[in-house]
Amino acid sequence: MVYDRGMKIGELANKTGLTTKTIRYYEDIGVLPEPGRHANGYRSYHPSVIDRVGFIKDAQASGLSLIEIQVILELRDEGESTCGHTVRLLESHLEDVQTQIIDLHRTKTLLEKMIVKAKALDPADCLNPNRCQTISATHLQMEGTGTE
Amino acid sequence: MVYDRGMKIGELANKTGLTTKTIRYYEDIGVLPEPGRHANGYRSYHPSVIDRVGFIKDAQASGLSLIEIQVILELRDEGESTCGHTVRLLESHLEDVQTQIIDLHRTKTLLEKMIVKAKALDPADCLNPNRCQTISATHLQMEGTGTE
DNA sequence: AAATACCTTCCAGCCGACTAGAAGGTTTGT
DNA sequence: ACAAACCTTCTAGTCGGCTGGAAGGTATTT
Repeated sequence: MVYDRGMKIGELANKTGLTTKTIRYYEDIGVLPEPGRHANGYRSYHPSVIDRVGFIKDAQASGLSLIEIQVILELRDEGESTCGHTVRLLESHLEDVQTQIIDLHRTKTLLEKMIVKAKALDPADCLNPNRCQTISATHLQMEGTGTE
Repeated sequence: MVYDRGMKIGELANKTGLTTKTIRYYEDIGVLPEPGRHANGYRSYHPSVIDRVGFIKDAQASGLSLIEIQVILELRDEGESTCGHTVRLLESHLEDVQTQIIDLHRTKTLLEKMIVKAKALDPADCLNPNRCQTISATHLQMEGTGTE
């Protein structure tokens, strides 16, 4: 059963660039399966786990959360016809990404406007709190004291 | 000193769309100044705070963190020439946003490829774990068992 | 006088992805 | 023989931006 050729956690950490802490954490939340154990209780990893970690990293880099990744991997581990689920998950995530891109573009535009506006100000005005409109995107005059 | 015409917190909440909890939280972290108090100890807000909240919301919508906003407002409250600093902050944040947009486009492309790939697969193959390549972005074959 | 709708403070928890440290067991090297 | 470098489990903390609840004070209405 326990074939002692399996990597120990430190070795896996070295090969994947994760820390041992992170590996155990991934195991806790289920994105990495519970590994076998050596006779002494140490975790024993099959080389294929390296690929699995690679997948996790790729998926993470694509913006999937560990929870989403966990769902995909779980389904896959069950040998289910994962593709349908996965495609749906991916598509839903793609939508999120598209929304995020749009939002970021809005943000970018806003920032650019703010910067242009700020730069156009006479520096002297900056010392006058009643005139500093640097950031005021729309209606803000940055006036006054807050409270009395 | 305490002029009782000031808004109470609930009124400010109504006018700004923040909750009273959030307003107190903003006070705690310093993006809103400590307000005056009514005779009974209730917070008493000057109307200008509404604008300040508006500024905070705009800045937040631009992706600035409350900490960054706090820095700007603090400087401004001190009568500093905030504009230069603010512009620098905004520009640095703009760079971040641009990077994020690029990253997200990469992600989007990756996701689209993954989806296309997944859809192109013969559904039957999905039942074969050794063939299900749905998600494998680059090098992943999604093969095998994890560990023994 | 009581109900209600405010207000006050403080403490606790949520999300996600870790990271740190304590307290111990094991293995390797000299 | 003993230190160092590994491994184990467990608990708890970090960041940011809130949100919730408890336990109490106050103001208004009935």
